[in-house]
Amino acid sequence: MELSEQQRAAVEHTGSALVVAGAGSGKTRALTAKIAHLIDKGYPPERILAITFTNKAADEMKRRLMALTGLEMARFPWVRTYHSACYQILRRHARLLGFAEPIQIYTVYHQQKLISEILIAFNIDKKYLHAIRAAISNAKNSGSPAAYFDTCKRIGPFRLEDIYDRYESALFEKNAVDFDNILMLTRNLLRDHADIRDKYRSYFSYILVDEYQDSNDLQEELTRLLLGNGNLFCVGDDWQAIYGFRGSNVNHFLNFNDNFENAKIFRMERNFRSADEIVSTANQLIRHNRHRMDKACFSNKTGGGIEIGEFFSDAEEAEWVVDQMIRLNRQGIGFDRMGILYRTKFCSLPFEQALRSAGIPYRMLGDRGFFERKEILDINCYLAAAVFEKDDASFERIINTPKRGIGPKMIENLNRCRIEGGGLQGGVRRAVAEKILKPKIHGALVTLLSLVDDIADMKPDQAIRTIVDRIDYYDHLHAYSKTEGDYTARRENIEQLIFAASKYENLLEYIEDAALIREDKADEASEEAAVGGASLSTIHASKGLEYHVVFVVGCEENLLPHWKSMESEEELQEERRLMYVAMTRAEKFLFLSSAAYRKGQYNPRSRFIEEISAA
DNA sequence: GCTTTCATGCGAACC
DNA sequence: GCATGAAAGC
Repeated sequence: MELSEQQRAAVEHTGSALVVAGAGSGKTRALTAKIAHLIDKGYPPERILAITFTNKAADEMKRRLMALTGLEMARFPWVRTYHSACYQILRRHARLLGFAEPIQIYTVYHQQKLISEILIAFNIDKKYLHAIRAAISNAKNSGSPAAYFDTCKRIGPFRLEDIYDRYESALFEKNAVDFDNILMLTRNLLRDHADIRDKYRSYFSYILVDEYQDSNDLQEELTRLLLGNGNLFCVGDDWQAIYGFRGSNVNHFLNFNDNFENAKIFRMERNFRSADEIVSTANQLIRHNRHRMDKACFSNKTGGGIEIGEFFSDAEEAEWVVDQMIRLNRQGIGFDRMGILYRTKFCSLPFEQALRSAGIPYRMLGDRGFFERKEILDINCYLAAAVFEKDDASFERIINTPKRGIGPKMIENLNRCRIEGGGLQGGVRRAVAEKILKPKIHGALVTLLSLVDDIADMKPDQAIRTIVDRIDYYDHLHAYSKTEGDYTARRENIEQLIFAASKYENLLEYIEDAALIREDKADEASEEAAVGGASLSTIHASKGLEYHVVFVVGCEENLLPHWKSMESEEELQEERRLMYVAMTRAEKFLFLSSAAYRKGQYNPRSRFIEEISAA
């Protein structure tokens, strides 16, 4: 593999290292080369733990490693996200932690259902659901919930700790973990059991972490617990740290040298992606951040261009963007090589409209996750109910999907039939066995239960086909969908799901993976659906991507920087890094634009534009 | 009369 | 996609 001098130095270094990898500097390439190099040196690939930020990145890395080393995919079992790796560890020690096997992973849907129930029990307004869910998540990711609740005691008039305790015990009772618990319980396991910790420490001969700037405190602790005295190789770019709002702590990156004494720091400063005009302008912006590592990013490519547009309204701004797109398209640049980036997703509307009326195809990234779509949730809840009898959230969803005449009141009645420690499904089974229900309801439930029982032993794809067939799901979808196109898309999603599921041997395996994959929002389904179009996305969702032409729109005060992130210098710096990420997505042409009037508000042009034009 | 279903309006930050 | 209230069904 061809490597630059800076890349090679990092790859061939023995011992712990931090690679400060500028935007477009070939970060993944270096990381992959490093692993290949280690294998070359005799490290068994099975014992290399390589942490990626998303599952997609893990797959990509494994693909590259296969090509590079000629080894099979299965030889890299520990190229994973933190969550996926920790779950592998956690499941092996389930009993020690008081869980039965298998543990169920609660995704957002299940989590929200559970918290909703608790809110009802505490008589708390539903409007707090999101804030409470976020607080619980942040508490866990801080590594120390108790300490977190000392600083953030309540949301509205409610004591967070009480809600948290109730939530945790409910999860445990259902033999389930949420996404954050996968990390926190693994941390507890490794922290509290020296024998297990030592086992993993001696097993992993090398630990590599990608996107290290976005690690949170809990992940950092996990890395240390697994590391022991072994070698650590971290890669990232503090200038692109944009997840502080959800607990990422860039200080682990900035203080790497203090934390790992004999570690060496490497810099990869050459940008292979963007033209130098763009790189140096982005540098100019990021210089306004005080809290950052020094790095001299440059590019040997020239001929790029930056243009700044200022408009009265977002509609005029959108019109200008579309004009530029058409102009560049006439020069032979495909629309699929153009991206429109904005701070918040509500900004997308005028651009969607302008693109549509100009007849330019487009796709929206970072849309709702595949696994959070109605039709996918419906099917997955059937599967989950077949495997996890205590999974009330799933059973409650499927009990009346499609409509069987079983509403909230009937569910309440059925809940009263529960047996101690059992779930709603158990209650239904009892009610059916004792024949205490009206014939119509009884019949509907018998049909449902026999379906659930029948699919339990099937292979996942066969199980899905059976569900779709026996509940006439496509009819249900057709009635539910607002347009014919909507119906087709949903139907295709199901077909996509069947295809994905066919790679698994049993239901449990499939369900576990589906739960862990949920984090990837830019999914294959939407990519396949509309290849060839321009991309619209939030800046967050654009991370790691690149476009020949980039439009960063909505460059206004209170939007970028966002009004919720302007109180502290820390937050403001993160907003600036966000702008930096947006700019460095561009290979050749970068357009920055603002509208004085947007969404009923007047705002001045973003300070970030002033910062780069003031030079 | 109780329960479910249907129709309508409103609002959503970043993952 | 959810909360709300009116209409339909058992």
